[in-house]
Amino acid sequence: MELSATGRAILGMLSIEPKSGYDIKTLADKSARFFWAASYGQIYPELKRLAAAGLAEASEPKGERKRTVYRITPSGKKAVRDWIVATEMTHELRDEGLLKLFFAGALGRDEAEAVVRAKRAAHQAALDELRDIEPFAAQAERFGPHAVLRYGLEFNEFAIRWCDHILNELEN
Amino acid sequence: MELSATGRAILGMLSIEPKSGYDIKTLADKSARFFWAASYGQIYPELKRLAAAGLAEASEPKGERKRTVYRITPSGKKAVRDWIVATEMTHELRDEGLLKLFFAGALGRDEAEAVVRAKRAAHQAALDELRDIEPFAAQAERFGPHAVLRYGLEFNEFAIRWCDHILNELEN
DNA sequence: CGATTCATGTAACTTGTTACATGATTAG
DNA sequence: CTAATCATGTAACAAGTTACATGAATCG
Repeated sequence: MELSATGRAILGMLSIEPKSGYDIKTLADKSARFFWAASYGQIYPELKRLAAAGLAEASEPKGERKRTVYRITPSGKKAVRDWIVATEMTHELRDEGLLKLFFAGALGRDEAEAVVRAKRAAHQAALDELRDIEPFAAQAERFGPHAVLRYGLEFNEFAIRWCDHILNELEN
Repeated sequence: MELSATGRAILGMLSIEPKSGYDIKTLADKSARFFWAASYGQIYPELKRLAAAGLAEASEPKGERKRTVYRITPSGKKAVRDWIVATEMTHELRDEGLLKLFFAGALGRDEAEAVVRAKRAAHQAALDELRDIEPFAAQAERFGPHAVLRYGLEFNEFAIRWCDHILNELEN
C-alpha cells in the first residue's frame, strides 16, 4: 500500500500534533497553501486510509463539538521520517502568466506588457497575504514553518523584480 | 463550451504556427515543461475538441509520414487573444521539498539539512537543463519564449541562493 | 538490419475540485 | 436571533498520468 503525496502531506501534519480533518485544512490554508493545497474531498477520505493502514489512529468523536482527532502511530512516524530523508521530491509549477507571455509576443508589445503587469499584480497580492501571516510564523518554535514562509516572501519579491525588469525591456 | 486551461495552452501553441499533436508535445517538453506540462493523453483528445468547437481545423493526414496538422481558425485566434488579455491567471506550485522542510524541524538539524541539500541539487539539475536549451531560445525571433526561459534560469538561481542561505543558518 | 524517432491514439487509473447536505456552537 | 464558524462527509465531475497498442520512416 503505497502512500500518495497527499497522504504523506497529511501524515506530516499529524506528526506535529494530533489533529482533526478540519484542523488540517485550516493549517494547510494558513501556512502551506502557496506550495501545497488540499481540499476536504481529499483530506477526510485520506485520514480514513491512513487509519486503515495503521499509520494513524482516530479518537472517538467527543467534546461539545464532536470532532474526530487523528494521532500518528509509531509506524506512521517511521513513514514520515523515511519520506523526509528520501531525496526524491517533485516540483510542479503551473504558471498561466508565463504561458501567456510565451504566446503574447505574437500579438504585440501592449499585450505582452499587460500580461506582465497582471503577473506582477498577482505576485504583489500573494506577497501582501504572506506578510499578513508572517508574525504568526515568526514566533513558531520550530524552524520549518518560518523558513518556508520566508521562501514564499522572497520568491514573490524575486518575481516582482523580474516583472519590473521585463517591463523595462519592453519599453526599450 | 468553456475552454479548459489545457485547451487554451494547446490553442496558444497553434497560434504560433500549425502543428500536429506530436509537434505540440515536443515543443511543450522542450520549452514550457518547467511551468506547463502536457501528456499525449490530454493533447490528442483536446485537439479533437478544439476542432469540434471550430477553433482549429485538422488537415487530412498526408505526407510520407501521415501526420494530422491542426491550424488555428479566426475564431480560435480571437479566443487566444481574449484569453491573453484577461487578467486572471492561476499560479499553482507543488513543491515537495518545501513540504518536507516544513516538517523536518520536528526531526532534527541533520534531517533539515539533508532536505535543503536535496532541494538545492534538484534546482541545480533544472538549471543545467535550462542552460542546455538557452541557445535554442536566444535566437527565437519572438520575445516570449526567451523571456520565460530566462525566468526559469533566474528562478532556479534564486532557489539555489536561498538553499545556501538556509544551510548557512542551520550551521549557526 | 536493428535501434531510434516519428506519429496517433485509447483505456484504465489516480488525483483533485466543486457542490451539496447536514447540523451544532458561538459571537455580536 | 442570526450570521459566522466549527465540523464531517459524499457524489459527481474534471483533470491528468501511465501504460499499452500499433506501425511507418530514418539513421547508423
